[in-house]
Amino acid sequence: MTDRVVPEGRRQRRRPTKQGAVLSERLIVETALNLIAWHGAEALSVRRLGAALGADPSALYRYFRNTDALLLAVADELIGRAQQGWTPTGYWRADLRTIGLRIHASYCSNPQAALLAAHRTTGRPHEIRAVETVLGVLREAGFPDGLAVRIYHAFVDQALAFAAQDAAALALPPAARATDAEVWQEVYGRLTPDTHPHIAAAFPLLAADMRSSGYPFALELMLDAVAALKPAADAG
Amino acid sequence: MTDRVVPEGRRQRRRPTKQGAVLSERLIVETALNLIAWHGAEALSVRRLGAALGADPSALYRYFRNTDALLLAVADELIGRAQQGWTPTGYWRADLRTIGLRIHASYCSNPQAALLAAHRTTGRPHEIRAVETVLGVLREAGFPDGLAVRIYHAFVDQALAFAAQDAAALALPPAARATDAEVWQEVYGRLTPDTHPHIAAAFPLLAADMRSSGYPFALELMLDAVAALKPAADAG
DNA sequence: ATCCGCACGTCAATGGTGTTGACGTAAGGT
DNA sequence: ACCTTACGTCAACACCATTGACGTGCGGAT
Repeated sequence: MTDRVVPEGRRQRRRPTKQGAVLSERLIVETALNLIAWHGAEALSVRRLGAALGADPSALYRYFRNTDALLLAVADELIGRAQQGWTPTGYWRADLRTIGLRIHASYCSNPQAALLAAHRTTGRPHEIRAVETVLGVLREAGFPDGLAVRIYHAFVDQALAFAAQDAAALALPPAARATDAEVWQEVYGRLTPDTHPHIAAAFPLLAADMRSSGYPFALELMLDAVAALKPAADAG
Repeated sequence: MTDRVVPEGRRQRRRPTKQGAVLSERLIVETALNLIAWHGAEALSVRRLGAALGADPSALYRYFRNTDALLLAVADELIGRAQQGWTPTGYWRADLRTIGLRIHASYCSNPQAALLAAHRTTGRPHEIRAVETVLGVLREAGFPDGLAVRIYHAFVDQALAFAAQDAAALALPPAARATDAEVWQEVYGRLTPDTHPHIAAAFPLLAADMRSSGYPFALELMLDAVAALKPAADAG
């Protein structure tokens, strides 16, 4: 149970692996992201990552204490990517929409890591920056502090909750994902009007709508409600 | 790969296990919920569940095709508990609020299981009943089908997503939960106005608000927006 | 220029996981 | 009372994360 991890700063004596690769924390995180992108979330195992790196699987434990630490490092990379190259425009509604959709998209692009990250308060720089940005958008739009805080809370939690929800669906093993999709056709499609009148009546629309995420519409509803709460003046 | 599962209805020839237990789908689901509540989500493995039941692990495959099917059954049980002893009142807004809060409460009351279940479509009886109920509330309130479907989707996903989010927080080991709570005081409380003006200004309100779930307010915002979309007549 | 300590890549083993084919017992229908 | 077969059990397979032991060869020190 001795800790075989050496902090990235103090690292020395790098030695190529049998297959010639030179390992580093950065290379491992990027290889993990590529592995997931290319072979799907379920392909990320220590053994496969080792193989992809051209190293013995156990070499990873020189860089990360366990797979959890590795996934957190991957997740941290994701949070950064969500905010990369964007600044507020000054239009609160457009800004909130963009932030919400960016968080959602970034998490969905790497579901496995997102699942670990979405439920935690990290207190790390990227998270702090996001909090400051959202609060700033609301306060500068003229919402009084008490209201801004409640809206902030609802908005951020909703973005993270939906991101986790949709990421979880993407992270399922392919078999389970296929099952969930088929359930709508096979089970809900067969219900008859006399026992389930509403489902039967709405089924075609329902089956179509459930194929995509409910977040964009839920976000728009929230923005509608927030606009209605905005204190007079420039209803902007 | 032959299917060893016999549908619950046609089941016969029940035989006690070596240790005297008489298995049933219902007993297995309840044992699984107890196992999770008592030993945590990571304790749910086929082997341990078999042991808890006093049966050979492989006996489970006579009742569920695989662990995924078992999880779906557990999820459906939670949905069922959320609806127990409730029927719509005819006031769409009050009904939607009650359903949302009930789902949220049911999942939070069993956080470990909720985490495994909240992301799945079960296609099982309790879920079907919930879908029919929510759709019925919307359609009978006068929402046209297309709109009712989109609102249904946003509403249900929001409830499940927040339920999972808040269940995840409750499911953390006590030490980690305390740490996450302290982050707000320790990290966000120390930010200065010159680098983070908005967080600094709103901090007391923020720290207080973040202690409880953002769901009730988010739900109210969604209901506000839905009310505004309601086609004329009796504004709900 | 040489030496030496130890960092780090490798190997092998441990104990976990889900899942399945084969088997025999005993329960139900006849 | 028989016969069929449901279903509980056993054993095995292939995978997983993790860790103790080991020795190679790099880097710093001399």
